[in-house]
Amino acid sequence: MPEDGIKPASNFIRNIIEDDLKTGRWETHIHTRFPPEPNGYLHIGHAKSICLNFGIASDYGGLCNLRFDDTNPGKENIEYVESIKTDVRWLGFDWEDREFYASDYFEALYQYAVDLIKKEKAYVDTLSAEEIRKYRGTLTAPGTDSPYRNRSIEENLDLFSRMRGGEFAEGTHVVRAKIDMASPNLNMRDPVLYRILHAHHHRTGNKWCIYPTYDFAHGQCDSIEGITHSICTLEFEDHRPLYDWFLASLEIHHPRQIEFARLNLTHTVLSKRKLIRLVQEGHVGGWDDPRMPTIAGIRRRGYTPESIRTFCERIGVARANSMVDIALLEYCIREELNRKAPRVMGVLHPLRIVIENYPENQVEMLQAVNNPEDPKMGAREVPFSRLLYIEQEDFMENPPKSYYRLAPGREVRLRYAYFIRCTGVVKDPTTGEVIELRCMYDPATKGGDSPDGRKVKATIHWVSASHAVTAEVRLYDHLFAKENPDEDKEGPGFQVNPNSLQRLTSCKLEPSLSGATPGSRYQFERLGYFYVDPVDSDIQKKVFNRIVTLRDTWAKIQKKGA
RNA sequence: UGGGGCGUCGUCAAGCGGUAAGACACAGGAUUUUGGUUCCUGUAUUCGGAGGUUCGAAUCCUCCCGCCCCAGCCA
Repeated sequence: MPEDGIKPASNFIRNIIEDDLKTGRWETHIHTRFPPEPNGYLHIGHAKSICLNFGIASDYGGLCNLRFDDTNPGKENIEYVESIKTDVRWLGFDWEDREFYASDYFEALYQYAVDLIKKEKAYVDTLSAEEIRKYRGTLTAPGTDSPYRNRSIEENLDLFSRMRGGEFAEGTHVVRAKIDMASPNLNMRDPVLYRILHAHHHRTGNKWCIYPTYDFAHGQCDSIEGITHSICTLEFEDHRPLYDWFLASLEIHHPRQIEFARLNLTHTVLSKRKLIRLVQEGHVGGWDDPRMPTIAGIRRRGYTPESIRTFCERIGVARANSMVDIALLEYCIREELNRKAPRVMGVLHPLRIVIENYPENQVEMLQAVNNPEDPKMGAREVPFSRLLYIEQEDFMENPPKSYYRLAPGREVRLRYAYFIRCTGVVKDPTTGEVIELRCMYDPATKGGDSPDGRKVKATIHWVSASHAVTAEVRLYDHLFAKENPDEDKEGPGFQVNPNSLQRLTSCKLEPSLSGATPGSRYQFERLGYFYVDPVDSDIQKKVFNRIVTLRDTWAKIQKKGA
């Protein structure tokens, strides 16, 4: 369990556990589990659950298992189990040798069902799926008993064993619990325990053609593993009476189930169904598209595990449905990278400038601090010459008063270099677009200090043209422009933010970046934090993903003016 | 409509009968060779509403209102 220096906040689950500890409710250590179904990639909502379950186990001297809920072979596969293991590990958690699968317990689960049949608490039903639905009743009307509800124990046992033996087609029989068809809780109206599925299972192969439902498997799996606290999301609260019923009828270890609200995040979607659609319909590049809220996407974007853990700590855990502002996630990564990321200069939208009074073939190496937050990170040299690139945004021909940067006749500082004054503007004769600036530098201001105490309003970044490394930079923004895309009526397609990805292929970076290794992170001064994409970068061409921008006060001022 | 939950600042969220933590966001200001960082300062006389109990209520009781979940042989 990693140490992030953030003390866990009080929450109702921790309160319950501390209470249990005080009253000695359990004879053993605290035991939790993270129980994903391997039918898709994990997302930031799962990270909340992972941090919760592993975090609690570690903080209270307990253990946390990883258990795959693989009871529906049609939707599950190995790719997903591998990706889940990768993601949990990447987040910094270790399940040691406690990697389990519901399918490990198929035999035990089968015996549990036999046990219930013998106790006359379960029966084989031969109604069709549609008939079962009809017999179930509605929210307000009670259901009706199946005509097969009172089969004898012997007949039930025989049928169940023949179901297992493969004698029947899918859908012809199910095993149901015999509870109460008139219960106001629909989960108690004789729920299905086993169904026939002639499907290949990714772990048990063709050994089984009947599979337990989630409801019948989950609680018993927790019980078998000696779980003390089964932490799950709110929608399972209605199922708890059913799980209690199973555990009591079977007379086996009874974990305490606690439900909490799942995470919702602004400007994205977090339902597996929608995520899988984004991937399959090609709205994004894949599960690891850096815009995706999946762990794989977040990792590819350049977020760190620590920042995700910190985020999960800060959002808290409660029972109220809520929508967390994605700005908090962004804050968490900025906070970490401000401390850790080396600073470099890179120009995304280059504008050529010529320093007219700088000698034609001269090159100076200037000292630049690697991280003002951490002197131990040292300094580096950046080359300066007559021909430079600056950011197009850092020049305005007719600037408003609030604009501090370069303009005709104005003076600014080039970071770590010199003061320069803009003396001329070269435009494309046909389009009128500014294509080059003519400037004069003040040799007395070398390094950026002015001996005469002269002040300058802005410091801008730059890159020496002849020394620059050309790279591709991918600017990412929120996947959805809308704060809550779920509010959109289920239309024909997704309204993915058209500006969620911007690819810039001729960015000019300072030469030290030629040695940047894939997977490393930098702050491009004044622009944001960037990650060397480990998938698309190679020795010749580097690809940088923008993780997040810096806080941008100027953008705010501009927005207000507009 | 039957059942189960939930409602504390713009967003999360602590609070568990003794007089509203914290974080993000937002707004000012200071410092700054990143309009970054950091640092101050401000921001719920009030806890969905109305009654009641109490010396005292966000916390207990009653009623009302709003939102979420459940009618898969999905999880």
